[in-house]
Amino acid sequence: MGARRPLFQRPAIVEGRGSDARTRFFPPCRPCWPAFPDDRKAPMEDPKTNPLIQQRLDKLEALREAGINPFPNDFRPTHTAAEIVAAHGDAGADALGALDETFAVAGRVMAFRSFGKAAFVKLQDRSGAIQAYVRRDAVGTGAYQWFKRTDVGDYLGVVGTLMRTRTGELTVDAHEVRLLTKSLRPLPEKWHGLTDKETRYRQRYVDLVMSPRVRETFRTRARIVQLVRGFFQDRDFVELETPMMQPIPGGATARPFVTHHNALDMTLYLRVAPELYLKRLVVGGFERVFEINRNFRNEGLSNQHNPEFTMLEFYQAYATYEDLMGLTEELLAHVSRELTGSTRITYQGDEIDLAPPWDRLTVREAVLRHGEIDEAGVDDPAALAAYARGLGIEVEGLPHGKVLAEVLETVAEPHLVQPTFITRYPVEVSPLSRRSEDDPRFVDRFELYIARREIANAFSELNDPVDQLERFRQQAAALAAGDDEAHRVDRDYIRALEYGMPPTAGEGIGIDRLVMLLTDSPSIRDVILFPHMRPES
RNA sequence: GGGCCGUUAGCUCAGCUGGUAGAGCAUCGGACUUUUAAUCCGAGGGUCGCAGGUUCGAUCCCUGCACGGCUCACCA
Repeated sequence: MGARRPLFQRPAIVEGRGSDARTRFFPPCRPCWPAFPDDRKAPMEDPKTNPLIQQRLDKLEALREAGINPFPNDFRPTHTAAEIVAAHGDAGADALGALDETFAVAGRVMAFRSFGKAAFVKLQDRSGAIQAYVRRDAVGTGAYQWFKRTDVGDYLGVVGTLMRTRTGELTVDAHEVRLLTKSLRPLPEKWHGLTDKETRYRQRYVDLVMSPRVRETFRTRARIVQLVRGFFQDRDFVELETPMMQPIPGGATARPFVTHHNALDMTLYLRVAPELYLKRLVVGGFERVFEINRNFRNEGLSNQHNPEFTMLEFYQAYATYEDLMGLTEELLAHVSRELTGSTRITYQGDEIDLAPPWDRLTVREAVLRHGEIDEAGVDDPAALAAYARGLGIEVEGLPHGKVLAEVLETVAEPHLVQPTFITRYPVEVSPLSRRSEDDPRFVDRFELYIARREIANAFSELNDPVDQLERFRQQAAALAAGDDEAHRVDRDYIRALEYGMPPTAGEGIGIDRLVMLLTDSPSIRDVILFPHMRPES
């Protein structure tokens, strides 16, 4: 805990260090990537050994022999389930009977209740679900014969009129029913659904079929990204895309993934942040620019960390980190309101209000408020180091500023439930930030905490190329000395700054964590469709 | 890497003090033309994660391993 670093803290890249487990990600990949070993084949069971699948294969064969295509693609639904419910959900039985309209719906069979010469099927489509009633007398004996062999999981197309059942459910009274796709693999049990987390993540398609809540989470995710995009577009920001494969990975403290370009015979890194490229674009005249895309960090996995994750980064010229605090308040309040109609959300039992203004505390103030140390102690390196050691933090060789940042994370982070800006970070932990004019030991930077988690990191950008080169050089020296937080020198980035970058403020917001917050999801794996997993064994 | 928990039918889970395994759903056969986890009758389906050990006998006890979940640490 004490040694944990901010997710979005910037600085450099470290190569080749670490345990054997880690160096596996750094193979000597030339001239081309090694072939995948044979044992990577997916270890799915052989259908022939699963009697349930074999039965369905037999049904498939029987359909083909009867001249029925089990995978046709000529059925065109006229309505979704939700459209029908929206239009006629309130209509009584008489009104439905008087309706002179036929409806074609298609979907996956989620329930099949047969009565011998009639059956109810629940069809699930992208909008929801609707029930159909299929009678032998209505669809014909021939069609009914194979319809009776429908399996849960199959796709059906149904054409019919609307009716209301004895129990009051709006139902399509079929006069035509067609198999649209035969399903060969049985779905999980209908009542409990798919509960095994590993299977849910590995076979997300099944999870999505079975769990409305999961489908809703990812719809919400799409909506959040859309709202964020609209927010910036409305404010004259341009969305651009910068390289994900970079010769010098920079902009964040993280180990990169390594890959290789065969034709150029060169090492490339998957980016850990778009930062240095987006600021090149500011140099080029895109005074307001943003990107929402993937970053890759070669790190451990946890509830809050996936090797690839989605980050929003945006840069605004002629603005400071203080301007971005206001903008961030607006952004999150806007997204929450559009999403839920309110700025109040519940996250894992905590009531959180995103309505501005949010608390603003300096690092020093936060430590004083939540830690057991007084002002004299915070400002005295020896006293603070002793306090940190008492908290279990490894402080050997760390400058005062880094110790302060560690103490902050240990003592204050667990209390930062309501949205809180933490400002005035030490320059030692902020190598790309602009120094504060009133005190060069600190930088013009904030991190936003909500629900005890870092959600955003922002600062007024360092645009003095001489200072930046000097900081890079110090990093390079530290790198040579074995400091795993050291940066590489990115000479092209310096060159860009030498042409002149207007005064600018920039910010990164972790989209996955934002989605977790707004969907009340406890794990990042709940908001990433296909989270990284070990290979199936 | 440490700790805790788990791995039994396609799915969800029981399984007592050690005596070669059960339920519901699903499947197959039969009945049933307004069901809501439909119902009723019948049937099939298991290398109890893997490998050792103890024992006359192990799903059960012991050891190791694999895989997974949670968590702590590391990555940061």
